Amino acid sequence: MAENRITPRAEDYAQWYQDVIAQAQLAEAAGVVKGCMVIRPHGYAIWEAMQADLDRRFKATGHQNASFPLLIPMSFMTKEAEHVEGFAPELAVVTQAGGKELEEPYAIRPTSETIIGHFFSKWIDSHRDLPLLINQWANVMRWELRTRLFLRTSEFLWQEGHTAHATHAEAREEAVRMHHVYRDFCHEIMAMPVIRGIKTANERFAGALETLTIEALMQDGKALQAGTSHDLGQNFGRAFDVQFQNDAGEREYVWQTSWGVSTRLVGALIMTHSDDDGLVLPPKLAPIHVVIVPIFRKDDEKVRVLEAANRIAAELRDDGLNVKVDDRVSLKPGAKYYEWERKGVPLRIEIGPRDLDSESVMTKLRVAAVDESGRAVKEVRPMADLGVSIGKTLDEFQTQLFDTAQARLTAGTVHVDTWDDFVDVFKDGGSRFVYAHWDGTTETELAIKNETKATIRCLPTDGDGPEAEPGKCIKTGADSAQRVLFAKNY
RNA sequence: CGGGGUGUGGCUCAGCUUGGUAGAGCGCUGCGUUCGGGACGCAGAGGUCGGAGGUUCAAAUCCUCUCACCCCGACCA
Repeated sequence: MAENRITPRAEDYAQWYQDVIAQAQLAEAAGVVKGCMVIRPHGYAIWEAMQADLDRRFKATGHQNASFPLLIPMSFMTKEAEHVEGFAPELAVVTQAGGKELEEPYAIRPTSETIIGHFFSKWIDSHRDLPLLINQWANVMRWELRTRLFLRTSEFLWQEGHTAHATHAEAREEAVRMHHVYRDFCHEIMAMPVIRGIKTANERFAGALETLTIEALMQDGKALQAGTSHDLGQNFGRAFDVQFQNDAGEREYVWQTSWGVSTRLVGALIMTHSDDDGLVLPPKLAPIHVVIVPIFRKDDEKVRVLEAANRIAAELRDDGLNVKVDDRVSLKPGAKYYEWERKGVPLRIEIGPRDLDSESVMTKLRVAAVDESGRAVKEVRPMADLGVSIGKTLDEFQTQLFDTAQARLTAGTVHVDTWDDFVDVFKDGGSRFVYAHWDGTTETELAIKNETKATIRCLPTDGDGPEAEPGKCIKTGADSAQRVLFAKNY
């Protein structure tokens, strides 16, 4: 039984995170390839659910998918000065192929701005070619010194949107649009509240004019950057000579954006909802919505119960639910309950001989209240219109998860006005979302990070932060127009 | 990449100090009995002791190197 143990969060949060992933069979360290992970079927199915919804949103906003090479000529990487500076330490480089030394090494893509810039310059001649709205689903590689499953691995899966526009205003509009798409996805599908904002110069994407971010609060008080959208200005347009003729007949560099979310979102999902019993999944991302555990003793009961279980499963599937009937005979029902709860299945149906007689089933939600004797509360439901009642329950569960996460975000967010209080929040490994004044300089930002490990996650936008309110920098006492969001981060 | 820790059947670990036939629990396979919150009996299968060198008559155990993972830090989605 020891091998099923999930370390409680309060005991060791990092170990809890790993235990949840292992017990739910989401992923494991590849081991044979440093810093890389194997995403197991259950984990990949969650990513696929994310992909499916995001892809719909990208298409709905006019984007088309395409695919660019995994390998990027080293000379491309060096064309944009800030970009190369930012990514050089993380590059994995191919120097040999076909048994021979390559004339020019290839970088394994850490991101595709450069190679896509190259092709944009070939494809774009006129303002009539714009906007060009491309998305790529891909794997990328950034050599990491310290890795954590889903949150930071050397190879990860993501999507990267790359767009080119005729004006800066249009490009900005695009960056903001996708920033909002990410936020909506996190709220509506992941049931994970996020704070929208702008990155400081220090935290900005290498080569961008401005980086928009969504920041989520994890259960240990740390922030997780869940997605970014960049206004690239004309930086890559200049570097890759992406020019077009505007309607006045003048040649001009395009204005570009890029934006991405990655398999890191799976890590965010885990750390937002899961508990000491294992993974908790919002119904909109759950590979299995409902597991049916049949209960029987004698053979004749088994036949009757399984027949009913399969019939109910078919009905629920007709109602659009993903249903698993766990008809294994080698495990007792209780063992199955624990297993599927560890894996995050939102709702369980128990059906036995007694239920057949009463034309009902027993259901248990993944996160349920407990009664006075410490037992999880279960509900009796009539078999009739079960799909409707379960659908309603799952919708409520989705909302409940968001509300719980939102309440945790609210409770985990504080306003701080003195340096002593600020230091206090982050001492002994602690962290929360802290809104505090900052004088706007990188020096101060770095000094604060150096002393407390807390960084500026963003300058909140879209009304996600507190009302604008002048004040004095927490560190230097200099004037500040607005509070910014501080936290330790993943 | 610096500091620390850990690598022994699928999992959790004992054995290492003091070298001498590789162990336990869980899981797995088969049969039987069980089954409304982690079943039990009987019979079995399964291990290059992370890897490579070295010392020795003999290495899981001692020495050197190396790889991977975990924690803390620096760097980053």
